[in-house]
Amino acid sequence: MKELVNFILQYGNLNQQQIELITGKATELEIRKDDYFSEAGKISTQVGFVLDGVMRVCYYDNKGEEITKYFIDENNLVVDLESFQNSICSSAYVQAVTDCKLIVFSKSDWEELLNTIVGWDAIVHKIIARALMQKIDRRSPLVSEDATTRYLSFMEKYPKILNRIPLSYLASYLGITQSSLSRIRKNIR
Amino acid sequence: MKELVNFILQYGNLNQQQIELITGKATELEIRKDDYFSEAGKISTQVGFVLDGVMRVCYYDNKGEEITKYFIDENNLVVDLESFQNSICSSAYVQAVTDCKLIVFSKSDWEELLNTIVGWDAIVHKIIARALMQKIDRRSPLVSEDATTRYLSFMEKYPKILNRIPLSYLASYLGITQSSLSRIRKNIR
DNA sequence: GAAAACATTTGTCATTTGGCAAAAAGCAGT
DNA sequence: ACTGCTTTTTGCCAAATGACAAATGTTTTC
Repeated sequence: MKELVNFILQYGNLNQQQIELITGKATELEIRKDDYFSEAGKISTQVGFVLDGVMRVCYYDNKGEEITKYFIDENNLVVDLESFQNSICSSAYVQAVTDCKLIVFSKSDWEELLNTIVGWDAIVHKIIARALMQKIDRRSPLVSEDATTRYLSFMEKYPKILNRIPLSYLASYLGITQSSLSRIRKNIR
Repeated sequence: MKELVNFILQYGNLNQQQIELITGKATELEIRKDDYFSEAGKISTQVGFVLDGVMRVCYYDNKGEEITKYFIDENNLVVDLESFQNSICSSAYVQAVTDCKLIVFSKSDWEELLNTIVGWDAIVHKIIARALMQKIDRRSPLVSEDATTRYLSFMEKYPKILNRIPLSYLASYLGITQSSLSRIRKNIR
């Protein structure tokens, strides 16, 4: 739980009582490799915080190809914003890539905290805005890079994730086939 | 100015007095084709709202290639968030692709409004979160599409922009060379 | 309305990446 | 250690895209 508190306090100050209100609503949740945190077609009702493990957000394009949109590792929030905020069906799956340990908040608890704790909404907005900007910064450069550069950049920026995810997921994240990725890895050594 | 008010009211309610406070701080600004709204290496000090015209955000990658990260057209906010919020140097240029008419707010006025108008911050947060999600939704799919699909999707989703931007900018947005794009266009007809 | 500047198209060829299938390697359960 | 299952690597060839240069088309300026 310490990790969550540290994470939150990076974005703003809260007193001890407020922190206890928040941690009081938090539940631990374990998800096993390959299981889903939330699914396409369902309404997302939880906010999660990754204590341990790697997750991914993925969907299927109109050719049925599975696309990995992002990876989420330790000390990050995991939530399908669009679905959670607007109570609409999600269009993506959030899946555990490895066994994961999360802290989760139900939607009702989350909203209660927003109404109870002064300044909590400002913190949440900051967290969300930063997370969204980070997603753009990670994903956007891939568009203009060739396959080898994509892989090298990924290696450089996310060395902690690299060896914990299957090749097929990484390929679907980088937008290349897994055989291409395999060849690229061979050539780099 | 009506456009701005309508835009804002999509995200929350404000009374007449509050709206007047906001519009009272607004200034009209015209930017001519190819001129910059904000520049890399400088600190962004304005929030803009596009009344007329198309703008783009672009930067140069480590090979010196110019990359167009997004296009922004009518009835959208234009601001380099990272730079504006944190008063740090921007890493991107915001440029007018056509002659543009904007409404702008200075940073000090913008902050004063945030401190004065109850509920304005919530509206702003919503606007920003939505804009960021939109940017991801637009840019991310390009990673896994081939060049022809990228162009077709663009045509379909942004027909209003298509004929107002030079081919080279579109190519640099789609992550393909302009000769490839030219050939793709030929083959589609 | 010519000249110059810029934007787009086209040609040629090299390189990259994809598609598909088979082989090899890695892993889990017994 | 063997079996079955999944993941990754490899081979082969086709298709897509890039690089570069030249040609054509379009716009701007004087």
